Amino acid sequence: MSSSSEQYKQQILQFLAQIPKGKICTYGDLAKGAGLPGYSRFAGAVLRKLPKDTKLPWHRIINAQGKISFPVDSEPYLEQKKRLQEEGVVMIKGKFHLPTYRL
DNA sequence: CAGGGGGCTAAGG
DNA sequence: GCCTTAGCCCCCT
Repeated sequence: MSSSSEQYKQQILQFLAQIPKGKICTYGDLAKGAGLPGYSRFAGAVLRKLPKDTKLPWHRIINAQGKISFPVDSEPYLEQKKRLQEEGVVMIKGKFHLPTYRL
């Protein structure tokens, strides 16, 4: 029960929850901001498990390429894109050119 | 213990 | 800009 990965998970979610509206962050920065440099992949694994009705701003997380890590023809892609636009974040040619949010 | 995969990344071709 | 290789971490068969 010593938590190991459970603890990491919480740290990721915690940092994720404190990302201000209109800001975006990459998986790498998310992990690093959570105090887990190199856990970029793990961060993605955590977000993947989040419930659909989560309150966390999972949509503010994108990959290092400044793009959404979902197939363009997929639902979550449009969902994330829509949410970000609602927050004032606009993508051009399928990618964001905004600086990633870091602590 | 081996093998494969996931909302990843950086470096090369 | 696209694809491949290699490296990272954790989880499930």
